[in-house]
Amino acid sequence: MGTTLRITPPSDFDLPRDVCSYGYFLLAPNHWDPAAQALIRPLELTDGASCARLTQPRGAGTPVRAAFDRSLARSEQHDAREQIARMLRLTETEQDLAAFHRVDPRWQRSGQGRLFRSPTLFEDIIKTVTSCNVAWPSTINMNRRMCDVLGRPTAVKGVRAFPSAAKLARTRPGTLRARCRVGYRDQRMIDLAKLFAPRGKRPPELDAAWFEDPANDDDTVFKKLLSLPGIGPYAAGNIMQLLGRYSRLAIDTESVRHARVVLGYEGTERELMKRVAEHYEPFGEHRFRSYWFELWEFYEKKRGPAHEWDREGVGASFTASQLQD
DNA sequence: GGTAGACCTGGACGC
DNA sequence: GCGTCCAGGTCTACC
Repeated sequence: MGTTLRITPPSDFDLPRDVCSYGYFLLAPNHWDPAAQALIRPLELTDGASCARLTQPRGAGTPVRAAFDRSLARSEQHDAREQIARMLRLTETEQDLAAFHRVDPRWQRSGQGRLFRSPTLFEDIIKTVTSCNVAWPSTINMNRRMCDVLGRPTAVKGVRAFPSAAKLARTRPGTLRARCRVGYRDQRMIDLAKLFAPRGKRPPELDAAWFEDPANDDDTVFKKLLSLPGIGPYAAGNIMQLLGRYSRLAIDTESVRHARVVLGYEGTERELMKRVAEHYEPFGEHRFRSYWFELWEFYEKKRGPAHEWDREGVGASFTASQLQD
């Protein structure tokens, strides 16, 4: 009999809406079950990986149920709660969301505002690297293969956790390239892992808490991210939002498509990128969220509500060329 | 500071 | 089935 945790979220939290709010919910080891409206997700804990099944049986605003595949020690329960809270952005309160909705009331009615993320900053960074310079189906493949090849197993057959920084730091570039198909990203990912992995008895060179600490301003954090291997302006902008810092955009070819198709702008790629930046300027500290929920609304108009997408079907079908019109 | 080309993978396309 | 082309950000060398 496994442990079941009861987690009290903010009163406006809606599991299907708030999990299926950002593309990472489609990346392994996350598995969204559209029929059951449940998130199946293995977590790395002290005594090994354990697979959690997250549901909100009584609907929005009510407690989240996290059922694990094994019994968890008390310290593991604490750790699991923290990882789940990070994924689901449970620390973003009703007041935080209200502040966003005051700036951009378009999302007040739906209540959108939280963006799904990973249990750790390290996983968010690696996932961002797997999304650079590649089409979405390849990002899906890289994450699936990394979990299959390097992730710790759980009691659930075939379900493995996301590889830890320590494990990735010990992996050979050739293994990553040949078995996980990450291409030229191999060494950069290992270098990133070494920065986040403990060094013997010493702590990691990079402290994840430093990036999340509000005492450090956005410019300082952004510059630090840009100094990391494999992280350029797009990746740094994306990691900023994953840190809960929404003042910057993550401009890529999707932004250019959005400018042409949805905003109706014309011009060269450079001109469009400039206009996109100007367009979201009025949203200030919340500009990424305004940008993102516009994109997400477009995707849902094309493919139906995100909480009905499955990873292998709709979720795997996104490419820029398919979304041109 | 700006720009060109290399870096890999996988899908699309033509034969 | 095979070969070729292309899309997708980051990095490095060069101007």
